[in-house]
Amino acid sequence: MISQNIKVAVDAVVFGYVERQLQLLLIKQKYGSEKNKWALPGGFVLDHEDLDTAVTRELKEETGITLAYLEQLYTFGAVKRDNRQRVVSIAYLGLINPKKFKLTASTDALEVGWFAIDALPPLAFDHQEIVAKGLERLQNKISYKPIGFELLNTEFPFSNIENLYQTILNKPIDRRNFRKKLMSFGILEETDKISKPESGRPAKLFRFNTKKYKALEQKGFHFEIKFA
Amino acid sequence: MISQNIKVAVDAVVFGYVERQLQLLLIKQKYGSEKNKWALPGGFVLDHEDLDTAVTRELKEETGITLAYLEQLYTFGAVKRDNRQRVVSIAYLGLINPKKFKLTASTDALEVGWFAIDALPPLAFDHQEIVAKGLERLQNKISYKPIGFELLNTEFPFSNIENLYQTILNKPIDRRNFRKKLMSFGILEETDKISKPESGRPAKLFRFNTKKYKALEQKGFHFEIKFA
DNA sequence: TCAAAAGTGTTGGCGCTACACCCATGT
DNA sequence: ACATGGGTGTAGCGCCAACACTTTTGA
Repeated sequence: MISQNIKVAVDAVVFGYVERQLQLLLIKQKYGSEKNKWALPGGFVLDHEDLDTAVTRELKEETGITLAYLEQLYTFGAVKRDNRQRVVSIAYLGLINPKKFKLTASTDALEVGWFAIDALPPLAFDHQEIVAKGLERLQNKISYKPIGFELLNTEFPFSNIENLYQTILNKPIDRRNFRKKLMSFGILEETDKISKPESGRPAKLFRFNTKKYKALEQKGFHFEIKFA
Repeated sequence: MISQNIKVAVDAVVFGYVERQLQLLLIKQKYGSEKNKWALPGGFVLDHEDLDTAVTRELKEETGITLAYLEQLYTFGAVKRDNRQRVVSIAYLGLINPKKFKLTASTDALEVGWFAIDALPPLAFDHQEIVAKGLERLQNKISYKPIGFELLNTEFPFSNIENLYQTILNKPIDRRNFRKKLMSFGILEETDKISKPESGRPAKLFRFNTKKYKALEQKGFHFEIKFA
């Protein structure tokens, strides 16, 4: 067999959504040439573990988080992306509701944190590029698959989804049309609960209809939201 | 640095279109446990070469072909996908007009060939799965990006495109509606030439308007072809 | 004159966009 | 009473689906 000196790693672009902001999960590098820079959670794949197992494991180890949604994003393999050693990294896209987990820095005592997507610190390696790809994918995907609910509480006022879409797509949407369309899919169920907002009128809380949700995941959605 | 014993390879799912058939480019394995089975062209990445360079090189070496279109498809990394050794393979999707190249088996004297997509021989490793993923991607992509022209001659009768779409999407389309829609994008230019068919009425030949084509590549298309 | 494929328009319906005011609550 | 966000209906238009006959050529 040929000799080859390339390492295989995984990295995770994990998005969260809190207070009308799209957030990204980062850890602070403790070792290496990029010490003290923030980076995507991730690491080397073990010889006997599948790729998605590797991401899941690394995330758990480094941040304490277990994802609600995970898909393969893209593989980054440019020769010069890490200058110590050739590393090919399979990037994954993950979604999680940050409120559902407490961040716990790993035993290596790295720092872990959520950062607003439009105020990221400088990132290690080519992680900037990976994040860009992840964001692009998220924006596309949310327009044709009912993901994005993974980012919210299980019961939420309608305005949460509305704002989530506006935030992720980064454009204003027409509230009435959006609501009509989304409701027409039948994936939202009213609960009998009511939110108690800080100000303004209380809102009904909604929950997912998981059956319809699964069905839609197959068939595909379609949103092409208008400017206001 | 950690010790890790994983090899990195690339594989190419290359589609061609000839005589109303979607074809796949395969090579016959000469060595290894899967000797004499057909497989996707591909091979190990060199330490100092980028991933896409690697695919391009392997394709050239193994088949003599240089692609008109190439994009990263998906990375396959299951532990057990190759039982000799752990191999992570980054699969690429390629399109080419088979008429534009003569297949030349490599110096290792492998066999090379085009196979109709619905009559593939048994494939080595998990290549069946990779092909499935490639086909799925092609079917999606062709509905929202003006790819697919890479598969045709530079000048072609309209019916070529029409058939290509039917073949790839594997469903009948409404000829009138399809033509209207496609023409409305302005990416096809009439030439003054006329095809000389084996039978039936001669047809005008078309060519691409490369400018519009580039523009569309950005904005995205939209086809959602109906059953007849 | 027949077979084979090319070429071509219209209509109806559906879904999307555009758009603005009232309601329920807390302060 | 005011501020804050929640909740709601309609009309017009554009786009898409459905649909079939005529034309050109070669045999």
